[in-house]
Amino acid sequence: MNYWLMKTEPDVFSWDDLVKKKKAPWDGVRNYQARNFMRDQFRLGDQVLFYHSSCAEPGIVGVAEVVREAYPDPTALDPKSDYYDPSSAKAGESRWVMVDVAPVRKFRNLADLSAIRNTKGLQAMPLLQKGQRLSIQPVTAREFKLITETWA
DNA sequence: GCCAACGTTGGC
DNA sequence: GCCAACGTTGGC
Repeated sequence: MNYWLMKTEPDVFSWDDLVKKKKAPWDGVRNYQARNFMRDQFRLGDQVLFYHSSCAEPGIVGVAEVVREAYPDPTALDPKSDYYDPSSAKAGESRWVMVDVAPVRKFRNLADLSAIRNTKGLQAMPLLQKGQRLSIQPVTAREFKLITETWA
Protein backbone atom coordinates (compact mmCIF):
# COMPACT_ATOMS: atom_id res chain seq x y z
CA MET A 1 0.00 0.00 0.00
CA ASN A 2 1.39 3.35 -1.09
CA TYR A 3 0.37 6.83 -0.09
CA TRP A 4 0.36 9.87 -2.34
CA LEU A 5 -0.51 13.51 -2.47
CA MET A 6 -2.13 14.82 -5.64
CA LYS A 7 -2.57 18.49 -6.38
CA THR A 8 -5.49 19.90 -8.26
CA GLU A 9 -6.81 23.36 -8.83
CA PRO A 10 -10.36 23.36 -7.48
CA ASP A 11 -11.44 25.74 -10.25
CA VAL A 12 -10.54 22.98 -12.69
CA PHE A 13 -11.31 19.85 -10.71
CA SER A 14 -12.31 19.93 -7.05
CA TRP A 15 -13.09 17.43 -4.32
CA ASP A 16 -16.78 18.12 -4.85
CA ASP A 17 -16.39 17.35 -8.53
CA LEU A 18 -14.88 14.00 -7.63
CA VAL A 19 -17.69 13.23 -5.19
CA LYS A 20 -20.25 14.14 -7.82
CA LYS A 21 -18.64 11.89 -10.41
CA LYS A 22 -17.91 9.10 -7.89
CA LYS A 23 -14.83 8.21 -9.89
CA ALA A 24 -12.64 10.17 -12.28
CA PRO A 25 -9.56 9.81 -14.45
CA TRP A 26 -6.64 11.90 -13.24
CA ASP A 27 -5.85 13.29 -16.66
CA GLY A 28 -3.67 16.14 -17.77
CA VAL A 29 -0.49 15.25 -15.90
CA ARG A 30 2.33 16.58 -18.08
CA ASN A 31 5.35 16.14 -15.92
CA TYR A 32 7.60 13.13 -16.33
CA GLN A 33 8.32 12.58 -12.67
CA ALA A 34 4.63 12.68 -11.79
CA ARG A 35 3.81 10.40 -14.72
CA ASN A 36 6.43 7.91 -13.65
CA PHE A 37 4.96 7.70 -10.17
CA MET A 38 1.59 6.84 -11.68
CA ARG A 39 2.98 4.47 -14.27
CA ASP A 40 5.46 2.62 -12.10
CA GLN A 41 4.23 2.83 -8.55
CA PHE A 42 0.51 3.50 -8.34
CA ARG A 43 -1.39 0.39 -7.28
CA LEU A 44 -5.05 -0.36 -6.79
CA GLY A 45 -6.10 0.75 -3.34
CA ASP A 46 -3.30 3.25 -2.85
CA GLN A 47 -4.50 6.13 -0.70
CA VAL A 48 -4.33 9.69 -2.00
CA LEU A 49 -4.31 12.98 -0.13
CA PHE A 50 -6.44 15.27 -2.28
CA TYR A 51 -4.83 18.72 -2.31
CA HIS A 52 -6.37 21.95 -3.53
CA SER A 53 -3.77 24.30 -4.99
CA SER A 54 -3.74 27.78 -6.49
CA CYS A 55 -6.81 28.86 -4.58
CA ALA A 56 -7.88 30.93 -1.61
CA GLU A 57 -7.37 28.09 0.87
CA PRO A 58 -4.69 25.71 -0.28
CA GLY A 59 -4.72 22.43 1.63
CA ILE A 60 -5.73 18.79 1.83
CA VAL A 61 -9.46 18.31 1.51
CA GLY A 62 -9.81 14.59 1.97
CA VAL A 63 -8.67 11.13 1.02
CA ALA A 64 -9.20 9.44 -2.31
CA GLU A 65 -8.24 6.02 -3.53
CA VAL A 66 -6.76 4.56 -6.69
CA VAL A 67 -9.43 2.47 -8.39
CA ARG A 68 -7.68 1.87 -11.71
CA GLU A 69 -3.99 1.64 -12.40
CA ALA A 70 -2.16 3.60 -15.09
CA TYR A 71 -3.46 3.65 -18.66
CA PRO A 72 -2.86 6.04 -21.56
CA ASP A 73 -4.18 9.57 -21.19
CA PRO A 74 -6.14 10.20 -24.40
CA THR A 75 -6.38 13.96 -23.86
CA ALA A 76 -2.80 14.20 -25.15
CA LEU A 77 -4.08 13.25 -28.60
CA ASP A 78 -7.10 15.55 -28.64
CA PRO A 79 -6.34 18.90 -30.32
CA LYS A 80 -9.34 20.42 -28.57
CA SER A 81 -8.17 19.42 -25.11
CA ASP A 82 -6.37 21.82 -22.81
CA TYR A 83 -3.94 18.97 -22.30
CA TYR A 84 -3.19 18.37 -25.95
CA ASP A 85 0.40 17.32 -26.52
CA PRO A 86 1.59 17.80 -30.10
CA SER A 87 4.54 15.46 -29.75
CA SER A 88 2.31 12.65 -28.52
CA ALA A 89 0.00 13.33 -31.44
CA LYS A 90 2.91 13.26 -33.83
CA ALA A 91 3.99 9.90 -32.46
CA GLY A 92 0.40 8.67 -32.79
CA GLU A 93 0.46 7.51 -29.21
CA SER A 94 0.02 9.26 -25.89
CA ARG A 95 3.19 9.40 -23.88
CA TRP A 96 1.17 10.32 -20.80
CA VAL A 97 -0.78 8.13 -18.45
CA MET A 98 -3.55 8.61 -15.94
CA VAL A 99 -5.13 6.62 -13.13
CA ASP A 100 -8.71 6.59 -11.90
CA VAL A 101 -9.46 7.80 -8.40
CA ALA A 102 -12.57 7.70 -6.22
CA PRO A 103 -13.40 9.62 -3.04
CA VAL A 104 -12.95 7.84 0.29
CA ARG A 105 -13.78 10.54 2.80
CA LYS A 106 -13.65 14.26 3.26
CA PHE A 107 -11.81 15.69 6.24
CA ARG A 108 -13.87 17.38 8.93
CA ASN A 109 -11.53 20.34 8.61
CA LEU A 110 -9.34 21.41 5.77
CA ALA A 111 -5.71 20.54 6.43
CA ASP A 112 -4.53 23.92 5.32
CA LEU A 113 -1.01 24.47 4.19
CA SER A 114 0.08 26.61 7.11
CA ALA A 115 -1.23 24.07 9.61
CA ILE A 116 0.60 21.30 7.83
CA ARG A 117 3.73 23.41 7.90
CA ASN A 118 3.36 23.88 11.64
CA THR A 119 2.79 20.22 12.43
CA LYS A 120 5.76 18.39 13.83
CA GLY A 121 6.30 15.20 11.88
CA LEU A 122 5.19 16.67 8.57
CA GLN A 123 8.01 19.08 7.97
CA ALA A 124 9.86 16.75 5.62
CA MET A 125 6.95 16.52 3.20
CA PRO A 126 7.96 17.56 -0.33
CA LEU A 127 4.86 19.76 -0.37
CA LEU A 128 6.50 22.12 2.08
CA GLN A 129 9.89 22.35 0.43
CA LYS A 130 10.73 25.60 -1.25
CA GLY A 131 10.19 25.58 -4.98
CA GLN A 132 8.46 22.21 -4.95
CA ARG A 133 5.95 22.15 -7.77
CA LEU A 134 5.54 18.45 -8.35
CA SER A 135 1.85 17.69 -8.68
CA ILE A 136 2.10 14.08 -7.50
CA GLN A 137 4.21 13.37 -4.47
CA PRO A 138 4.87 10.31 -2.34
CA VAL A 139 3.71 10.43 1.26
CA THR A 140 5.07 8.18 3.99
CA ALA A 141 2.79 5.88 5.99
CA ARG A 142 3.69 7.86 9.09
CA GLU A 143 2.76 11.18 7.47
CA PHE A 144 -0.47 9.77 6.13
CA LYS A 145 -1.44 8.41 9.52
CA LEU A 146 -0.64 11.66 11.27
CA ILE A 147 -2.61 13.69 8.74
CA THR A 148 -5.68 11.49 8.81
CA GLU A 149 -5.60 11.31 12.61
CA THR A 150 -5.36 15.06 12.88
CA TRP A 151 -7.89 16.18 10.31
CA ALA A 152 -10.10 13.27 9.27
C1' DG B 1 -0.83 40.47 -10.09
C1' DC B 2 3.87 39.42 -8.49
C1' DC B 3 7.68 36.67 -8.70
C1' DA B 4 10.87 32.81 -7.32
C1' DA B 5 11.74 28.33 -8.63
C1' DC B 6 11.68 24.98 -11.73
C1' DG B 7 11.09 22.17 -16.24
C1' DT B 8 11.31 22.22 -21.18
C1' DT B 9 12.74 23.73 -25.65
C1' DG B 10 15.70 24.53 -29.30
C1' DG B 11 19.73 26.80 -31.49
C1' DC B 12 24.37 26.12 -31.65
C1' DG C 1 25.77 18.58 -24.48
C1' DC C 2 25.37 23.44 -23.17
C1' DC C 3 22.57 27.02 -21.79
C1' DA C 4 19.56 31.11 -22.62
C1' DA C 5 14.92 31.89 -23.32
C1' DC C 6 10.60 30.79 -22.33
C1' DG C 7 6.47 28.86 -20.05
C1' DT C 8 4.39 27.10 -15.85
C1' DT C 9 3.48 26.47 -10.99
C1' DG C 10 1.60 28.08 -6.94
C1' DG C 11 1.92 30.71 -2.58
C1' DC C 12 1.30 35.16 -1.24
